[in-house]
Amino acid sequence: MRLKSHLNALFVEAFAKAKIDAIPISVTEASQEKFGDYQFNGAMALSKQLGKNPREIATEILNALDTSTLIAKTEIAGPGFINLWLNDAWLSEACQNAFQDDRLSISLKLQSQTVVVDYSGPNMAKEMHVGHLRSTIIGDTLANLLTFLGDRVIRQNHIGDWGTQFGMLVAYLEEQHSDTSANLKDLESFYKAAKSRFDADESFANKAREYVVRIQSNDAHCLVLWQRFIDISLQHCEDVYRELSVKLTREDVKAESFYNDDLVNVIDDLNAKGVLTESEGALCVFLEGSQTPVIVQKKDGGYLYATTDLAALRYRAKTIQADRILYVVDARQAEHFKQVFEVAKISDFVPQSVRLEHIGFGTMMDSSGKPFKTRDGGTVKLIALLDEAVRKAKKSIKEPSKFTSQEIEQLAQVIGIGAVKYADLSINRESNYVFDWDKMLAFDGNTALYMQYAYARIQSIFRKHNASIEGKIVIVDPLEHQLAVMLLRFEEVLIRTSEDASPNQITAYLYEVVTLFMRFYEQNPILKDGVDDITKMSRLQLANLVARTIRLGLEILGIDVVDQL
RNA sequence: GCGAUCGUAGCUCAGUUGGAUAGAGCACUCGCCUUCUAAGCGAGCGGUCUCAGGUUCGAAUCCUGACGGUCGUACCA
Repeated sequence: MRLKSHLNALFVEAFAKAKIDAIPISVTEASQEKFGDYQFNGAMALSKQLGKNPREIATEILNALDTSTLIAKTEIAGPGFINLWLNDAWLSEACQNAFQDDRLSISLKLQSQTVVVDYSGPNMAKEMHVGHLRSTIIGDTLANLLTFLGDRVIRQNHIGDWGTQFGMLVAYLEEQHSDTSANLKDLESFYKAAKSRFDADESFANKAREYVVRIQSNDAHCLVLWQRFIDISLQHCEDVYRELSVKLTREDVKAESFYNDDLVNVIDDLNAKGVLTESEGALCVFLEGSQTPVIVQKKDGGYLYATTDLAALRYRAKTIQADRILYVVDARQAEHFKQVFEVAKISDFVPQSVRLEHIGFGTMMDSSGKPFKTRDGGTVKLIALLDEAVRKAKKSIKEPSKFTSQEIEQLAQVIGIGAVKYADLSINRESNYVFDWDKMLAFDGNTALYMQYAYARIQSIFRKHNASIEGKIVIVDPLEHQLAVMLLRFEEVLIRTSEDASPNQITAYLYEVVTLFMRFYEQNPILKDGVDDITKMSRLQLANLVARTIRLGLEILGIDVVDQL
């Protein structure tokens, strides 16, 4: 349901009828309860243009405004605000329709786009660490959201499987004669061991360097070793994805090495376009207004990540035929993407019409405001962090005696992982974010557990009711009214989130829905004695809508719910 | 140096086309469970929206400058 669009359409109509020659600015949600459900603030802005005072204009608009459908009451307030109250009968019917619809009346986009979402992108030489968390879960959320809204979504996991360190790793792997997967179980230690071997032994270092060259020249022996290494490393990532309920699979992997053969073409084509300049031995693209060039080929002939990104951009635009490409990557790379996108456009690698967006995000900090590290200054392994979350969640379960040990494991998983993901997704994407176990697992305020608790509470109502739901939704109570309006806003929140790529709009919305429901529920009994059948059935349906809204919202965020907590 | 970005309650943060008295959670004070899950609800306390100008009928929001933090800045990704 798109409430705002409906209201805006009425204002466009009213403007035409009142012969006001202007495009009305959009209505907004009312800033306060006493100002109604929505407000139109455009009369003030038109004052100068029309040479009339704003209240006069507001009166003219209201005289022409159709209030026979969803608007129940209007008022002109203050300097010229138009406050709007929605019609209960209309809301009842809209909620009724949502109740009967699997998609809660959220329509599919009329014009579906092909959207590439590039996220996660772990380096195969190392284990996934906390630095990968945000990209992975924000990207997954955006992919889920766009899919739900009807876009054709292509997930792309641009894993780092190429570079000089692989010579060293493969050489070291070859030296280890025992079972390779066992050796690679702890990638971090494996990397360190290889590195210290590299630093200590000159002949090993030479071999490592030689292997880099051999891998790059498609030497069969080295490629087999390399491939085995990548496979095992990728399995680590898949373990993390499974733990995180992130939907990335091997199908989505399009590694850096995938573009290797195309890099020489990238250079040729940039050259043919006349954008290349040689500077200090390197091949560069100098962009207007930027001092530092985009280097696409080093003086030693090697390629850089800008080169690979250009190849990937072209592949996504031309082969995948993307209309929109999202890069969910640390905000610190803003400049890089700005430049690469520009190069891609001026070189016709990507048509002008394709939207290229860097979805940047802030750094994860510890409580002292420094980048998140272990006590000894190392990076925190993602799998360790998730295990810790589940362990803490298990300890926090209030009445463990209610559940079997197996159920507890599952509960802890849902709560713990949900807490980590929600804490991250509920923060404004672009700001740095302080990682705080106590806060995310305290389960107060705007947290995953609060949502999961609300959901479970509603499920408990249905268990108790244990019968079919019939009848209609009837909205009479003021809180019911507010709740109905809130529920019907969901589609617009999702659309906005998909445009801005900012998942915290979903969490903020869900939090509003849930707090409102909690208030409603405290004051308006559902199953208690003395509630007549019509009211009971209506409230059961509203409760059901709330529950399904929570479930769908969390599902988009990649967070599970449970029926009982 | 240049550039990006941020600065909102004691703490962590919302506040996205500029709107009426700037909102949550935590913490602190107080009230509400023989009654649908109290992991809840209600009330109170708490603000020079870093500062100074400007644009506007109206600015936390837009512009300029200052101060402070974070980050980036030629062959790593």
